[in-house]
Amino acid sequence: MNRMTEFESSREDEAARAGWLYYVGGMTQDQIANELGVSRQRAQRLVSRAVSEGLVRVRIEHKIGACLELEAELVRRFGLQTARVAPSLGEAGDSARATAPLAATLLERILARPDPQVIAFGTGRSLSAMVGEVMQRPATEHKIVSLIGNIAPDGSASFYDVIMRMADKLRLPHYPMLAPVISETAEERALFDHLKPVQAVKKLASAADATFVGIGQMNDDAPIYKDRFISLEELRELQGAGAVGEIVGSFFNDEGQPVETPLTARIGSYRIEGGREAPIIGIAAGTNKLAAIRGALSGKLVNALVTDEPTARALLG
Amino acid sequence: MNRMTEFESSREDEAARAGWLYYVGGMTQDQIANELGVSRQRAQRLVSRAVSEGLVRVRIEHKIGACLELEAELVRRFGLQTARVAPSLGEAGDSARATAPLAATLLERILARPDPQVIAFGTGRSLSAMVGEVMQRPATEHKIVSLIGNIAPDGSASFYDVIMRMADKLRLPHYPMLAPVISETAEERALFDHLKPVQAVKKLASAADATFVGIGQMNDDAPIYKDRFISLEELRELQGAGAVGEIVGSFFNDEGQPVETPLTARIGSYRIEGGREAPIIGIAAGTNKLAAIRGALSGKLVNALVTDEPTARALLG
DNA sequence: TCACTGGTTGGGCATTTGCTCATTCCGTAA
DNA sequence: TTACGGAATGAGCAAATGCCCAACCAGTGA
Repeated sequence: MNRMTEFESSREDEAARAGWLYYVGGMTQDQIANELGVSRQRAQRLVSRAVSEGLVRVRIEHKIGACLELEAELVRRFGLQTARVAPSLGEAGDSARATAPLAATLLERILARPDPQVIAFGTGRSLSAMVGEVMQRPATEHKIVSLIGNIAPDGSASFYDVIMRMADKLRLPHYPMLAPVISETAEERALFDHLKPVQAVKKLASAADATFVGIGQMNDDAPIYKDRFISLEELRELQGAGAVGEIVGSFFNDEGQPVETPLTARIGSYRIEGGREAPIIGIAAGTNKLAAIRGALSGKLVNALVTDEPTARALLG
Repeated sequence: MNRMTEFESSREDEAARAGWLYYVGGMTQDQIANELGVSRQRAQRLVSRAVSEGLVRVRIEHKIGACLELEAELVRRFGLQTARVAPSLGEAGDSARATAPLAATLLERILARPDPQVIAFGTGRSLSAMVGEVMQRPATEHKIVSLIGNIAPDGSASFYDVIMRMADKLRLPHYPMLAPVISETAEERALFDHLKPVQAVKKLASAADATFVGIGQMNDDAPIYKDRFISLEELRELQGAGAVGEIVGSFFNDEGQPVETPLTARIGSYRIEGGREAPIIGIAAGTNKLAAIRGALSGKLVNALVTDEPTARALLG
């Protein structure tokens, strides 16, 4: 095991060194191969590995004017604390990829605070992408808390295990939610609710200094349905009750008002209450999420938004 | 003028957008050209401009093991607060380029402190390169102070105008040293010394929360000579008196003890005193600077060092 | 008006890079 | 020992990139 670790680390070392020579030193892969005494292909593989393992971090140090204006307008129109608008990555672009670096910067700002912070996280693709973009910071006494379990009814863990990866990356103590996203029955949910660890996590979450959540849409490609947390019937029921969006397991209609169905009594997530002082940062982009984002903004379920250019235009247009 | 600014900014916008699409979006330059509706060549130029104008920032998020060990050993051996060792960029590599990102990270840590900081800067190529690597931060109430003027005897300003560029980049109030580096006579120097602004700057400098300085070598390619601040005779005189290095205009021998010649009475820089609590960070790399760095470390003229791998090895070897 | 300077543009081409594929290497199990 | 699966390796090639050049454009001063 120890050997394994050493081996891995020396391999990462090599990749990092290749990445350094390539990106900082501006050398060609041939030169790097020469410098490190390996073949050209190996140099190329090392560089590409350095990129894919996230050892190389690229950031754009310039606020594009158009995006700045959109941000200001979003803040004004929806009474937000903060808005971040990522430049469009084009038609085919992946919006989670676009928002991730901006969201990561917001998170880093929180992490940089000198006094211990409690930071709460939801789940979702956008959050997951954000994790990859966060740069490692010297850990202080912060705590990170999960707002929702990630065990699906079939017992499988969700792909987007935000909190574990985040905790691992930042070496921070973390408090996962020890409950299934959706219990079998309302009774079972109540049972979990009274568990001490769950209580403790909810208490932490309610006092979080910052909260990061994704905003899920409730049309037919709803993530919560696609990831098999709920069935098609349950989705239809929610849609019928007017649900247009979802934030950590709480459904809301186009005015941001809570939507209740028999299902909602079985959901094991912490419900964030609106109107908090501390930032509640929603991360969501894509035209298919428009209705959900509009609802969340109307109901002031979030007080900060990270989105992308086309989505911002659509929200304001 | 205003038009000019707008024009420039929209051009930068375009470059930033191209850089964003290329590096964050992972698109090819052809796709970018298509997306922005410009020719392929223009897209390529925009991307390359984004890089050269520093709009794109690349950083390696991995401490290479070998460098870490060197850092620890430097700290131990020379009783430093901090040491940073950049991986080598190879024989032909530019050492200022290598140290710059690391130095910038140290500076950023200071800048991130919540309470107002006073940060003092020397001059030199290493410091100059560092400026380019600093990412823009939301300005707080920090102040930046120059430890030395940058006017050569012939009236020309030095190339490496660290403090102006830094102030410009970070939008921080700055306090340049309003005096020539080297006055004609000791009397002239005393005159400048008594000027109120000079006094004020020195007072600030003496209370600086952090100080960044380059370490200049005193062999025949001494920067202070190459940049025409002193004549060959003066250089020879200093060498004869045992000077092996220079920090913001103060010369020292191989034990770090001050070296005085008639020249030194004419130098208009603030002399940093050793043994301070606040970090005094020396940035220097390259085998031709070895003697200078050794001297500075012996005399504890700095309490933190940023250097590169071969230099660190040589210092410890 | 005209020549000239400084900068921008797109075409063409050499270099660099990313990727696929067949091969080899290594550890494991039969 | 041999067969086998998975990872690493290097060759070769197509795509992508960077750079040079000739043409062009706008502003400037004679």
